[in-house]
Amino acid sequence: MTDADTTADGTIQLLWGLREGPTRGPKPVLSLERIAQAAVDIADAEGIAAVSMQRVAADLDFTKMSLYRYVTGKDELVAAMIDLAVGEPPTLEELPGTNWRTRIEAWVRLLATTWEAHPWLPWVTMGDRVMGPNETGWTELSAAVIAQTGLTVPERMSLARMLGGHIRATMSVSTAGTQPWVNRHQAALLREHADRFPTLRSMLDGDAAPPPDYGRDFGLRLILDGVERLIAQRSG
Amino acid sequence: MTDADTTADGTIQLLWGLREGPTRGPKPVLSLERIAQAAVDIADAEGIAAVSMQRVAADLDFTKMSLYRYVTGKDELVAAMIDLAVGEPPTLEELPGTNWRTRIEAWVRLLATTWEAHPWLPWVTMGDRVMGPNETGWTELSAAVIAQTGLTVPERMSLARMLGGHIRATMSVSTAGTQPWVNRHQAALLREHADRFPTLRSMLDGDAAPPPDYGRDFGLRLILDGVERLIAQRSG
DNA sequence: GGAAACAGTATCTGTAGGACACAGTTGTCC
DNA sequence: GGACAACTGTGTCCTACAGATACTGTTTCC
Repeated sequence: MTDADTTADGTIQLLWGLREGPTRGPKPVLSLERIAQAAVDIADAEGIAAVSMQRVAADLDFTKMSLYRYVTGKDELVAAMIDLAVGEPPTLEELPGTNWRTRIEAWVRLLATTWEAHPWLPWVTMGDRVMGPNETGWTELSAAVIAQTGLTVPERMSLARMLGGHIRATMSVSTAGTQPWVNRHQAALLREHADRFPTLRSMLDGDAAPPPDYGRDFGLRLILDGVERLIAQRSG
Repeated sequence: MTDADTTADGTIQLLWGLREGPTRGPKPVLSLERIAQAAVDIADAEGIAAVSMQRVAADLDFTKMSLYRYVTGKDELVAAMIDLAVGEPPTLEELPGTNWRTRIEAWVRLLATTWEAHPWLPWVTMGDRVMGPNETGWTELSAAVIAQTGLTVPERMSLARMLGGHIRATMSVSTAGTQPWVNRHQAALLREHADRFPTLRSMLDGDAAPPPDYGRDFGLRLILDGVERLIAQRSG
Protein backbone atom coordinates (compact mmCIF):
# COMPACT_ATOMS: atom_id res chain seq x y z
CA MET A 1 0.00 0.00 0.00
CA THR A 2 1.34 3.36 -0.95
CA ASP A 3 1.15 6.55 1.07
CA ALA A 4 -1.52 7.88 -1.24
CA ASP A 5 -3.64 4.85 -0.56
CA THR A 6 -3.34 5.26 3.17
CA THR A 7 -4.27 8.91 3.00
CA ALA A 8 -7.20 8.23 0.75
CA ASP A 9 -8.46 5.52 3.04
CA GLY A 10 -8.31 7.84 5.99
CA THR A 11 -10.20 10.50 4.10
CA ILE A 12 -12.79 8.00 3.00
CA GLN A 13 -13.42 6.69 6.48
CA LEU A 14 -13.80 10.18 7.85
CA LEU A 15 -16.06 11.75 5.27
CA TRP A 16 -18.25 8.76 4.75
CA GLY A 17 -18.68 8.17 8.47
CA LEU A 18 -16.85 4.89 8.56
CA ARG A 19 -14.71 5.66 11.59
CA GLU A 20 -15.81 3.55 14.52
CA GLY A 21 -16.83 5.65 17.49
CA PRO A 22 -15.20 4.66 20.78
CA THR A 23 -17.21 3.79 23.86
CA ARG A 24 -14.87 4.18 26.79
CA GLY A 25 -12.79 7.14 27.82
CA PRO A 26 -13.59 10.81 28.41
CA LYS A 27 -16.33 12.45 26.42
CA PRO A 28 -14.93 14.20 23.38
CA VAL A 29 -15.40 17.94 23.72
CA LEU A 30 -14.55 18.78 20.15
CA SER A 31 -16.08 17.29 17.03
CA LEU A 32 -15.13 17.00 13.40
CA GLU A 33 -17.96 19.33 12.47
CA ARG A 34 -16.84 22.08 14.82
CA ILE A 35 -13.25 21.78 13.62
CA ALA A 36 -14.20 21.82 9.95
CA GLN A 37 -16.55 24.74 10.50
CA ALA A 38 -13.86 26.76 12.26
CA ALA A 39 -11.47 26.04 9.41
CA VAL A 40 -14.05 27.05 6.80
CA ASP A 41 -14.71 30.28 8.66
CA ILE A 42 -11.03 31.13 8.60
CA ALA A 43 -10.68 30.26 4.93
CA ASP A 44 -13.74 32.31 4.00
CA ALA A 45 -12.48 35.34 5.85
CA GLU A 46 -8.72 35.24 5.27
CA GLY A 47 -8.08 32.73 2.55
CA ILE A 48 -6.99 29.13 2.58
CA ALA A 49 -3.39 30.08 3.39
CA ALA A 50 -4.52 31.31 6.79
CA VAL A 51 -5.78 27.85 7.69
CA SER A 52 -3.17 26.07 9.78
CA MET A 53 -3.61 23.49 12.49
CA GLN A 54 -2.35 26.05 14.95
CA ARG A 55 -4.80 28.68 13.85
CA VAL A 56 -7.84 26.41 13.75
CA ALA A 57 -7.04 25.07 17.20
CA ALA A 58 -6.50 28.58 18.56
CA ASP A 59 -9.88 29.72 17.27
CA LEU A 60 -11.44 26.79 19.12
CA ASP A 61 -9.38 27.43 22.25
CA PHE A 62 -7.63 24.09 22.07
CA THR A 63 -4.10 23.01 21.43
CA LYS A 64 -2.99 22.12 17.96
CA MET A 65 -2.42 18.48 18.70
CA SER A 66 -5.91 17.93 20.00
CA LEU A 67 -7.18 18.23 16.44
CA TYR A 68 -5.30 15.10 15.54
CA ARG A 69 -7.76 13.11 17.64
CA TYR A 70 -10.40 13.89 15.03
CA VAL A 71 -8.37 14.15 11.89
CA THR A 72 -5.33 12.16 10.80
CA GLY A 73 -3.69 15.15 9.18
CA LYS A 74 -4.27 18.38 7.37
CA ASP A 75 -5.31 16.70 4.14
CA GLU A 76 -8.21 15.13 5.94
CA LEU A 77 -9.19 18.44 7.49
CA VAL A 78 -9.23 20.05 4.07
CA ALA A 79 -11.34 17.22 2.69
CA ALA A 80 -13.83 17.78 5.49
CA MET A 81 -13.79 21.51 4.80
CA ILE A 82 -14.64 20.95 1.16
CA ASP A 83 -17.61 18.74 1.83
CA LEU A 84 -18.90 21.09 4.50
CA ALA A 85 -18.48 24.16 2.30
CA VAL A 86 -20.05 22.64 -0.76
CA GLY A 87 -23.04 21.54 1.25
CA GLU A 88 -25.91 19.28 0.39
CA PRO A 89 -26.98 19.39 -3.23
CA PRO A 90 -30.56 20.09 -4.23
CA THR A 91 -32.72 17.29 -5.49
CA LEU A 92 -33.61 16.85 -9.13
CA GLU A 93 -37.12 18.10 -8.39
CA GLU A 94 -35.80 21.28 -6.85
CA LEU A 95 -34.20 22.26 -10.14
CA PRO A 96 -36.56 24.43 -12.16
CA GLY A 97 -37.88 23.18 -15.49
CA THR A 98 -37.86 19.68 -16.81
CA ASN A 99 -35.75 19.65 -19.94
CA TRP A 100 -32.04 19.03 -19.68
CA ARG A 101 -30.93 22.47 -20.76
CA THR A 102 -32.88 24.40 -18.16
CA ARG A 103 -31.82 21.97 -15.50
CA ILE A 104 -28.14 22.14 -16.40
CA GLU A 105 -28.28 25.91 -16.38
CA ALA A 106 -29.85 25.85 -12.94
CA TRP A 107 -27.30 23.34 -11.68
CA VAL A 108 -24.43 25.52 -12.83
CA ARG A 109 -26.00 28.61 -11.31
CA LEU A 110 -26.56 26.95 -7.96
CA LEU A 111 -23.15 25.33 -7.69
CA ALA A 112 -21.42 28.47 -8.85
CA THR A 113 -23.18 30.46 -6.14
CA THR A 114 -21.99 27.97 -3.57
CA TRP A 115 -18.43 28.17 -4.85
CA GLU A 116 -18.42 31.94 -4.89
CA ALA A 117 -19.20 31.87 -1.18
CA HIS A 118 -15.97 29.92 -0.63
CA PRO A 119 -13.42 31.36 -3.03
CA TRP A 120 -10.70 29.04 -1.74
CA LEU A 121 -12.41 25.96 -3.17
CA PRO A 122 -10.56 26.04 -6.49
CA TRP A 123 -7.26 25.76 -4.65
CA VAL A 124 -8.12 22.64 -2.72
CA THR A 125 -10.14 20.71 -5.28
CA MET A 126 -7.32 20.02 -7.69
CA GLY A 127 -5.60 16.78 -8.46
CA ASP A 128 -6.45 13.23 -7.63
CA ARG A 129 -8.62 12.93 -4.55
CA VAL A 130 -11.74 11.36 -3.13
CA MET A 131 -14.92 13.39 -3.01
CA GLY A 132 -17.13 13.48 0.06
CA PRO A 133 -20.83 12.64 0.09
CA ASN A 134 -22.03 16.18 -0.59
CA GLU A 135 -19.71 16.73 -3.50
CA THR A 136 -20.58 13.32 -4.87
CA GLY A 137 -24.22 14.27 -4.56
CA TRP A 138 -23.71 17.34 -6.71
CA THR A 139 -21.95 15.19 -9.28
CA GLU A 140 -24.71 12.60 -9.19
CA LEU A 141 -27.25 15.33 -9.81
CA SER A 142 -25.38 16.67 -12.80
CA ALA A 143 -24.94 13.15 -14.14
CA ALA A 144 -28.66 12.52 -13.82
CA VAL A 145 -29.51 15.71 -15.68
CA ILE A 146 -26.92 15.11 -18.35
CA ALA A 147 -28.29 11.63 -18.89
CA GLN A 148 -31.40 13.30 -20.28
CA THR A 149 -29.40 14.50 -23.26
CA GLY A 150 -29.09 11.03 -24.68
CA LEU A 151 -25.38 11.40 -25.21
CA THR A 152 -23.13 8.37 -24.91
CA VAL A 153 -21.61 7.59 -21.53
CA PRO A 154 -18.11 8.88 -22.41
CA GLU A 155 -19.64 12.02 -23.82
CA ARG A 156 -21.62 12.50 -20.66
CA MET A 157 -18.48 12.11 -18.57
CA SER A 158 -16.76 14.71 -20.69
CA LEU A 159 -19.64 17.13 -20.40
CA ALA A 160 -19.86 16.70 -16.65
CA ARG A 161 -16.15 17.37 -16.25
CA MET A 162 -16.54 20.36 -18.51
CA LEU A 163 -19.30 21.96 -16.47
CA GLY A 164 -17.28 21.74 -13.29
CA GLY A 165 -14.27 23.14 -15.08
CA HIS A 166 -16.34 25.97 -16.45
CA ILE A 167 -17.48 27.04 -13.01
CA ARG A 168 -13.89 26.92 -11.82
CA ALA A 169 -12.67 28.92 -14.82
CA THR A 170 -15.23 31.65 -14.25
CA MET A 171 -14.61 32.26 -10.57
CA SER A 172 -13.79 35.81 -9.62
CA VAL A 173 -10.19 36.39 -8.71
CA SER A 174 -10.29 39.42 -6.41
CA THR A 175 -8.53 41.94 -8.59
CA ALA A 176 -9.70 44.77 -6.39
CA GLY A 177 -11.57 47.00 -8.74
CA THR A 178 -9.80 46.68 -12.05
CA GLN A 179 -10.80 45.09 -15.30
CA PRO A 180 -11.74 41.56 -14.39
CA TRP A 181 -9.87 39.80 -17.16
CA VAL A 182 -6.50 41.41 -16.57
CA ASN A 183 -5.08 43.23 -13.58
CA ARG A 184 -3.51 46.64 -13.33
CA HIS A 185 0.08 45.56 -13.75
CA GLN A 186 -0.76 43.36 -16.68
CA ALA A 187 -2.62 46.20 -18.35
CA ALA A 188 0.34 48.52 -17.90
CA LEU A 189 2.65 45.97 -19.48
CA LEU A 190 0.35 45.49 -22.44
CA ARG A 191 0.33 49.23 -23.06
CA GLU A 192 4.09 49.37 -22.79
CA HIS A 193 4.62 46.50 -25.20
CA ALA A 194 1.79 47.31 -27.55
CA ASP A 195 3.95 46.37 -30.53
CA ARG A 196 4.31 42.76 -29.42
CA PHE A 197 0.73 42.33 -28.26
CA PRO A 198 -1.39 44.48 -30.54
CA THR A 199 -4.58 42.47 -30.22
CA LEU A 200 -4.56 42.37 -26.44
CA ARG A 201 -3.59 46.02 -26.36
CA SER A 202 -6.53 46.98 -28.54
CA MET A 203 -8.91 45.04 -26.34
CA LEU A 204 -7.86 47.06 -23.33
CA ASP A 205 -9.61 50.29 -24.09
CA GLY A 206 -12.82 49.28 -25.74
CA ASP A 207 -15.71 50.87 -23.98
CA ALA A 208 -17.37 47.49 -24.01
CA ALA A 209 -17.52 46.39 -20.39
CA PRO A 210 -16.20 42.91 -19.75
CA PRO A 211 -18.86 40.52 -18.48
CA PRO A 212 -19.27 40.72 -14.70
CA ASP A 213 -19.70 36.95 -14.48
CA TYR A 214 -16.41 36.28 -16.24
CA GLY A 215 -18.33 34.91 -19.17
CA ARG A 216 -20.05 32.17 -17.25
CA ASP A 217 -23.43 32.56 -18.89
CA PHE A 218 -21.96 33.17 -22.29
CA GLY A 219 -19.66 30.16 -22.08
CA LEU A 220 -22.41 27.91 -20.82
CA ARG A 221 -24.55 29.00 -23.71
CA LEU A 222 -21.82 28.05 -26.16
CA ILE A 223 -21.40 24.62 -24.61
CA LEU A 224 -25.10 23.84 -24.48
CA ASP A 225 -25.64 25.16 -27.98
CA GLY A 226 -22.96 22.71 -29.02
CA VAL A 227 -24.77 19.90 -27.26
CA GLU A 228 -28.04 20.81 -28.95
CA ARG A 229 -26.37 20.83 -32.31
CA LEU A 230 -24.88 17.40 -31.66
CA ILE A 231 -28.25 16.01 -30.65
CA ALA A 232 -30.00 17.54 -33.62
CA GLN A 233 -27.32 16.21 -35.93
CA ARG A 234 -27.87 12.67 -34.72
CA SER A 235 -31.63 12.64 -34.62
CA GLY A 236 -31.95 14.07 -38.08
CA MET B 1 1.47 50.30 -1.74
CA THR B 2 0.27 46.92 -0.62
CA ASP B 3 2.34 43.77 -0.36
CA ALA B 4 0.68 42.38 -3.43
CA ASP B 5 1.75 45.40 -5.41
CA THR B 6 5.33 45.09 -4.31
CA THR B 7 5.45 41.42 -5.22
CA ALA B 8 3.85 42.04 -8.56
CA ASP B 9 6.30 44.78 -9.32
CA GLY B 10 9.21 42.50 -8.53
CA THR B 11 7.80 39.81 -10.74
CA ILE B 12 7.24 42.27 -13.54
CA GLN B 13 10.75 43.62 -13.40
CA LEU B 14 12.23 40.16 -13.44
CA LEU B 15 10.24 38.51 -16.20
CA TRP B 16 10.16 41.48 -18.47
CA GLY B 17 13.88 42.15 -18.11
CA LEU B 18 13.53 45.43 -16.33
CA ARG B 19 16.02 44.74 -13.56
CA GLU B 20 19.10 46.91 -13.98
CA GLY B 21 22.25 44.81 -14.28
CA PRO B 22 25.11 45.87 -11.98
CA THR B 23 28.56 46.71 -13.30
CA ARG B 24 30.90 46.34 -10.36
CA GLY B 25 31.41 43.44 -8.04
CA PRO B 26 32.19 39.77 -8.62
CA LYS B 27 30.92 38.13 -11.78
CA PRO B 28 27.66 36.35 -11.09
CA VAL B 29 28.16 32.63 -11.41
CA LEU B 30 24.51 31.73 -11.38
CA SER B 31 21.77 33.15 -13.56
CA LEU B 32 18.03 33.39 -13.44
CA GLU B 33 17.77 31.02 -16.36
CA ARG B 34 19.86 28.32 -14.70
CA ILE B 35 17.89 28.63 -11.48
CA ALA B 36 14.51 28.53 -13.20
CA GLN B 37 15.60 25.59 -15.34
CA ALA B 38 16.76 23.63 -12.31
CA ALA B 39 13.46 24.32 -10.59
CA VAL B 40 11.48 23.25 -13.66
CA ASP B 41 13.49 20.03 -13.86
CA ILE B 42 12.64 19.23 -10.26
CA ALA B 43 8.97 20.04 -10.72
CA ASP B 44 8.75 17.95 -13.88
CA ALA B 45 10.34 14.95 -12.22
CA GLU B 46 8.96 15.09 -8.68
CA GLY B 47 6.13 17.57 -8.66
CA ILE B 48 5.88 21.18 -7.63
CA ALA B 49 5.91 20.27 -3.94
CA ALA B 50 9.50 19.08 -4.31
CA VAL B 51 10.58 22.54 -5.38
CA SER B 52 12.03 24.37 -2.41
CA MET B 53 14.72 27.01 -2.30
CA GLN B 54 16.90 24.50 -0.48
CA ARG B 55 16.37 21.83 -3.08
CA VAL B 56 16.90 24.06 -6.10
CA ALA B 57 20.07 25.45 -4.58
CA ALA B 58 21.34 21.98 -3.73
CA ASP B 59 20.82 20.81 -7.30
CA LEU B 60 22.93 23.73 -8.46
CA ASP B 61 25.55 23.18 -5.74
CA PHE B 62 24.93 26.53 -4.13
CA THR B 63 23.50 27.66 -0.83
CA LYS B 64 19.89 28.50 -0.51
CA MET B 65 20.46 32.16 0.15
CA SER B 66 22.48 32.69 -2.99
CA LEU B 67 19.29 32.30 -5.00
CA TYR B 68 17.94 35.44 -3.40
CA ARG B 69 20.50 37.44 -5.37
CA TYR B 70 18.56 36.58 -8.51
CA VAL B 71 15.05 36.29 -7.20
CA THR B 72 13.30 38.30 -4.50
CA GLY B 73 11.40 35.29 -3.22
CA LYS B 74 9.81 32.03 -4.12
CA ASP B 75 6.88 33.65 -5.87
CA GLU B 76 9.23 35.21 -8.33
CA LEU B 77 11.00 31.93 -8.90
CA VAL B 78 7.70 30.25 -9.66
CA ALA B 79 6.77 33.04 -12.06
CA ALA B 80 10.04 32.50 -13.88
CA MET B 81 9.40 28.75 -13.93
CA ILE B 82 6.03 29.27 -15.56
CA ASP B 83 7.29 31.45 -18.34
CA LEU B 84 10.20 29.12 -18.98
CA ALA B 85 8.02 26.02 -19.01
CA VAL B 86 5.33 27.47 -21.21
CA GLY B 87 7.94 28.58 -23.73
CA GLU B 88 7.68 30.80 -26.74
CA PRO B 89 4.37 30.62 -28.56
CA PRO B 90 4.18 29.86 -32.26
CA THR B 91 3.38 32.62 -34.70
CA LEU B 92 0.00 32.99 -36.34
CA GLU B 93 1.51 31.72 -39.60
CA GLU B 94 2.77 28.57 -37.92
CA LEU B 95 -0.76 27.57 -37.05
CA PRO B 96 -2.20 25.33 -39.78
CA GLY B 97 -5.18 26.52 -41.81
CA THR B 98 -6.51 30.01 -42.10
CA ASN B 99 -10.05 29.99 -40.72
CA TRP B 100 -10.60 30.67 -37.06
CA ARG B 101 -11.84 27.21 -36.16
CA THR B 102 -8.86 25.30 -37.48
CA ARG B 103 -6.54 27.79 -35.88
CA ILE B 104 -8.20 27.65 -32.50
CA GLU B 105 -8.10 23.87 -32.57
CA ALA B 106 -4.40 23.98 -33.37
CA TRP B 107 -3.75 26.53 -30.65
CA VAL B 108 -5.47 24.37 -28.05
CA ARG B 109 -3.62 21.28 -29.23
CA LEU B 110 -0.22 22.99 -29.07
CA LEU B 111 -0.72 24.66 -25.70
CA ALA B 112 -2.20 21.50 -24.21
CA THR B 113 0.85 19.55 -25.32
CA THR B 114 3.08 22.08 -23.63
CA TRP B 115 1.06 21.92 -20.45
CA GLU B 116 1.07 18.14 -20.39
CA ALA B 117 4.85 18.27 -20.34
CA HIS B 118 4.68 20.25 -17.09
CA PRO B 119 1.79 18.81 -15.11
CA TRP B 120 2.45 21.17 -12.21
CA LEU B 121 1.38 24.20 -14.22
CA PRO B 122 -2.26 24.09 -13.13
CA TRP B 123 -1.18 24.44 -9.52
CA VAL B 124 0.86 27.57 -10.00
CA THR B 125 -1.23 29.45 -12.54
CA MET B 126 -4.20 30.14 -10.32
CA GLY B 127 -5.38 33.39 -8.89
CA ASP B 128 -4.42 36.93 -9.57
CA ARG B 129 -0.94 37.25 -11.04
CA VAL B 130 1.09 38.82 -13.79
CA MET B 131 1.92 36.74 -16.85
CA GLY B 132 5.40 36.68 -18.33
CA PRO B 133 6.20 37.49 -21.94
CA ASN B 134 5.85 33.93 -23.20
CA GLU B 135 2.52 33.34 -21.56
CA THR B 136 1.32 36.73 -22.75
CA GLY B 137 2.42 35.75 -26.24
CA TRP B 138 0.26 32.64 -26.15
CA THR B 139 -2.66 34.76 -25.01
CA GLU B 140 -2.02 37.33 -27.72
CA LEU B 141 -2.04 34.56 -30.30
CA SER B 142 -5.35 33.20 -29.12
CA ALA B 143 -6.80 36.70 -29.01
CA ALA B 144 -5.70 37.30 -32.57
CA VAL B 145 -7.27 34.07 -33.76
CA ILE B 146 -10.46 34.66 -31.82
CA ALA B 147 -10.74 38.13 -33.33
CA GLN B 148 -11.39 36.38 -36.64
CA THR B 149 -14.71 35.16 -35.33
CA GLY B 150 -16.20 38.62 -35.38
CA LEU B 151 -17.53 38.28 -31.87
CA THR B 152 -17.74 41.33 -29.64
CA VAL B 153 -14.79 42.18 -27.43
CA PRO B 154 -16.40 40.93 -24.20
CA GLU B 155 -17.40 37.74 -25.96
CA ARG B 156 -13.87 37.28 -27.19
CA MET B 157 -12.52 37.74 -23.69
CA SER B 158 -14.92 35.15 -22.41
CA LEU B 159 -14.00 32.70 -25.14
CA ALA B 160 -10.29 33.18 -24.54
CA ARG B 161 -10.69 32.56 -20.83
CA MET B 162 -12.78 29.53 -21.66
CA LEU B 163 -10.18 27.93 -23.88
CA GLY B 164 -7.50 28.22 -21.24
CA GLY B 165 -9.87 26.83 -18.65
CA HIS B 166 -10.75 23.96 -20.93
CA ILE B 167 -7.12 22.92 -21.28
CA ARG B 168 -6.73 23.10 -17.53
CA ALA B 169 -9.88 21.08 -16.94
CA THR B 170 -8.75 18.31 -19.28
CA MET B 171 -5.28 17.78 -17.86
CA SER B 172 -4.46 14.26 -16.82
CA VAL B 173 -4.36 13.74 -13.09
CA SER B 174 -2.07 10.75 -12.64
CA THR B 175 -4.56 8.23 -11.38
CA ALA B 176 -2.11 5.41 -11.98
CA GLY B 177 -3.96 3.11 -14.27
CA THR B 178 -7.57 3.41 -13.25
CA GLN B 179 -10.55 4.93 -14.97
CA PRO B 180 -9.52 8.46 -15.73
CA TRP B 181 -12.66 10.19 -14.55
CA VAL B 182 -12.79 8.62 -11.13
CA ASN B 183 -10.16 6.87 -9.05
CA ARG B 184 -10.21 3.48 -7.42
CA HIS B 185 -11.41 4.61 -4.02
CA GLN B 186 -14.12 6.76 -5.49
CA ALA B 187 -15.32 3.87 -7.62
CA ALA B 188 -15.48 1.60 -4.60
CA LEU B 189 -17.55 4.15 -2.73
CA LEU B 190 -19.95 4.55 -5.62
CA ARG B 191 -20.52 0.81 -5.70
CA GLU B 192 -21.04 0.72 -1.97
CA HIS B 193 -23.55 3.57 -2.02
CA ALA B 194 -25.24 2.67 -5.28
CA ASP B 195 -28.62 3.61 -3.83
CA ARG B 196 -27.66 7.22 -3.29
CA PHE B 197 -25.76 7.63 -6.54
CA PRO B 198 -27.51 5.43 -9.07
CA THR B 199 -26.51 7.40 -12.16
CA LEU B 200 -22.83 7.55 -11.31
CA ARG B 201 -22.93 3.91 -10.30
CA SER B 202 -24.41 2.89 -13.62
CA MET B 203 -21.77 4.84 -15.50
CA LEU B 204 -19.03 2.89 -13.79
CA ASP B 205 -19.35 -0.38 -15.59
CA GLY B 206 -20.29 0.56 -19.09
CA ASP B 207 -17.92 -1.08 -21.52
CA ALA B 208 -17.62 2.31 -23.19
CA ALA B 209 -14.05 3.45 -22.60
CA PRO B 210 -13.75 6.98 -21.24
CA PRO B 211 -11.97 9.34 -23.61
CA PRO B 212 -8.19 9.19 -23.21
CA ASP B 213 -7.93 12.96 -23.62
CA TYR B 214 -10.39 13.64 -20.81
CA GLY B 215 -12.85 14.94 -23.35
CA ARG B 216 -10.64 17.71 -24.62
CA ASP B 217 -11.50 17.26 -28.29
CA PHE B 218 -15.15 16.60 -27.56
CA GLY B 219 -15.46 19.64 -25.34
CA LEU B 220 -13.68 21.88 -27.76
CA ARG B 221 -16.03 20.71 -30.46
CA LEU B 222 -19.02 21.66 -28.34
CA ILE B 223 -17.63 25.12 -27.65
CA LEU B 224 -16.71 25.86 -31.24
CA ASP B 225 -20.00 24.50 -32.52
CA GLY B 226 -21.63 26.95 -30.16
CA VAL B 227 -19.54 29.76 -31.58
CA GLU B 228 -20.49 28.79 -35.14
CA ARG B 229 -24.14 28.75 -34.22
CA LEU B 230 -23.86 32.18 -32.69
CA ILE B 231 -22.16 33.58 -35.77
CA ALA B 232 -24.67 31.99 -38.11
CA GLN B 233 -27.50 33.32 -36.01
CA ARG B 234 -26.24 36.87 -36.30
CA SER B 235 -25.34 36.90 -39.95
CA GLY B 236 -28.70 35.66 -41.09
C1' DG C 1 -12.35 -0.75 42.38
C1' DG C 2 -8.95 -1.58 39.14
C1' DA C 3 -7.39 -1.55 34.48
C1' DA C 4 -7.96 -0.53 29.77
C1' DA C 5 -9.32 3.03 26.59
C1' DC C 6 -9.73 7.21 25.60
C1' DA C 7 -9.22 13.06 25.39
C1' DG C 8 -6.41 16.80 25.50
C1' DT C 9 -1.55 18.70 26.61
C1' DA C 10 3.49 19.66 26.50
C1' DT C 11 7.49 19.05 24.30
C1' DC C 12 10.33 18.02 20.49
C1' DT C 13 11.79 17.28 15.55
C1' DG C 14 12.37 18.39 10.71
C1' DT C 15 11.49 21.41 6.97
C1' DA C 16 10.04 25.54 4.98
C1' DG C 17 10.85 30.77 3.56
C1' DG C 18 13.40 34.45 4.48
C1' DA C 19 16.30 38.39 7.25
C1' DC C 20 20.82 39.76 8.25
C1' DA C 21 25.67 40.21 8.87
C1' DC C 22 29.73 38.69 7.00
C1' DA C 23 33.99 37.37 3.86
C1' DG C 24 35.71 37.54 -0.42
C1' DT C 25 35.84 39.65 -5.27
C1' DT C 26 35.64 43.12 -8.81
C1' DG C 27 35.33 47.53 -11.17
C1' DT C 28 36.02 52.63 -10.66
C1' DC C 29 37.99 56.85 -9.25
C1' DC C 30 41.76 59.55 -7.36
C1' DG D 1 48.40 51.51 -8.05
C1' DG D 2 45.81 51.74 -3.99
C1' DA D 3 41.46 52.62 -1.64
C1' DC D 4 36.72 52.31 -1.66
C1' DA D 5 32.22 51.16 -3.11
C1' DA D 6 29.45 47.64 -5.05
C1' DC D 7 28.60 43.41 -5.61
C1' DT D 8 28.36 37.73 -5.02
C1' DG D 9 27.87 33.87 -2.34
C1' DT D 10 28.03 31.96 2.66
C1' DG D 11 26.80 31.12 7.57
C1' DT D 12 23.73 31.83 11.07
C1' DC D 13 19.41 32.99 12.96
C1' DC D 14 14.31 33.48 13.30
C1' DT D 15 9.50 32.27 12.66
C1' DA D 16 5.85 29.28 11.08
C1' DC D 17 4.43 24.95 9.72
C1' DA D 18 3.00 19.66 10.04
C1' DG D 19 3.49 16.08 12.77
C1' DA D 20 5.51 12.29 16.35
C1' DT D 21 5.68 10.93 21.02
C1' DA D 22 5.19 10.68 25.79
C1' DC D 23 2.51 12.51 29.31
C1' DT D 24 -1.72 13.61 32.60
C1' DG D 25 -6.22 13.13 33.56
C1' DT D 26 -10.93 11.10 32.73
C1' DT D 27 -14.43 7.71 31.71
C1' DT D 28 -16.37 3.11 31.39
C1' DC D 29 -16.53 -1.79 31.50
C1' DC D 30 -15.40 -6.10 33.91
